[in-house]
Amino acid sequence: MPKDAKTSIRKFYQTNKRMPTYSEIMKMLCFKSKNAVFKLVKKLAAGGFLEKDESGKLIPARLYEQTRILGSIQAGFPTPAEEELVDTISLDEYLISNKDATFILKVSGDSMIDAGILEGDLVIVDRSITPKNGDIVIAEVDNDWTIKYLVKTKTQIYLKPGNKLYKPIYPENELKIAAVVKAVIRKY
Amino acid sequence: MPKDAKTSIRKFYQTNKRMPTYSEIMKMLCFKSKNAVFKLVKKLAAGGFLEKDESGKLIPARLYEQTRILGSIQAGFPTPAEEELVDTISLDEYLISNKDATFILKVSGDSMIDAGILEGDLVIVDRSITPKNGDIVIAEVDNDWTIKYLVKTKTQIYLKPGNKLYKPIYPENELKIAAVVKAVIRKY
DNA sequence: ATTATAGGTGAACAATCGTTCACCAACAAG
DNA sequence: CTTGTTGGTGAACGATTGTTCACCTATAAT
Repeated sequence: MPKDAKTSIRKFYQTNKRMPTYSEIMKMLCFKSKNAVFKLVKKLAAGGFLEKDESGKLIPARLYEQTRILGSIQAGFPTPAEEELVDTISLDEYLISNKDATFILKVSGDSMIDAGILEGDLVIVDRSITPKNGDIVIAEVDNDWTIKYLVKTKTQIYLKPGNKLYKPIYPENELKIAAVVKAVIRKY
Repeated sequence: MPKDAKTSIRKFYQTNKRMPTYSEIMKMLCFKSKNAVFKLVKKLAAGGFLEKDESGKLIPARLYEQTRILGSIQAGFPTPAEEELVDTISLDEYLISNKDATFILKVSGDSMIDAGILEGDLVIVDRSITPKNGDIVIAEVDNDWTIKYLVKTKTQIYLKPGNKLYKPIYPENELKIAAVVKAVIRKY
């Protein structure tokens, strides 16, 4: 008896990191004819669950690497079965625009807790962005790297901690800003 | 003249969401023989940049959907060129374990600011986890959904806001907990 | 001058690819 | 009973797959 097609294909993609071939789908769904797969794929593609290449190869349509996003939960949670109408995103795509200039680093210290950035959080930083006033930046101060607000006034540039216990840092000579913080992620 | 192989292949994967075929690599690198690709792939695979299937198909090795992670930036930022030795992760894989039970929703209100969860943040929640004492949960209170700490004592269960201005919520009858917060992400 | 070695061409290989055809059983609608 | 429709089998198709072989340069080392 064939297992559920969608979840089987999704699981294949998740483990093999590529879409299965028609023969492979045939085997994993216990079909005995490739044509059965051909017709099944046609249906799934019409339903938007799959997409095909110009050469016929399968490519992952949404909801593969993606996670369902809920605008508001007022209406209650959808069950995993009725997973159709909600929007989905890929976290990587959502958070990272310029991949080559993007790094992740772990926050140490509590100098930004008022900005909701705690010790142990991961920050996604972009080195290709020119920092603006108010941006949270990674800067070098006294041969040490810290995360602070960047404040640009007409007369000067300085770093402001997101913690009232700490004082702003006014650079003596040069202020080296390494990257701009684009996102914060915290895992429990 | 052939362009740089690595970036070309990566770009192909990024746009087509699958690895190129030998012939396709041949065309995009302006080779005239598939064997040239065969040898090139062999080298890249030995260098760890590529991986091959048991059937010879290319599968994306790390650093495709992935982002470089820096344990500490004390040593300074690496340049995009010397991107070898650093560790990399995929944010989706890192943050989401049980994909079918995972949802993303946007935080409204300031009841968790002391926990570093601000209004507008996205929280990644898992519906398949049984909530423990101290977990941050999504719960239904008075036909409304809120995000709070869950406190379990021997005698009772209640919800504690992560904001000193608000009081704990003691459920009158039943306490409906919809999901456990696994991660928080914030984009600037 | 000779010898490797790395990197490319060009042709051939069996295997597998996606696709198409004819055919069949089950089932529901008329 | 007939008539579609749906979902499957089985065989065949040309095209493309990854791979291998022999051969051809360059450039560098001995």
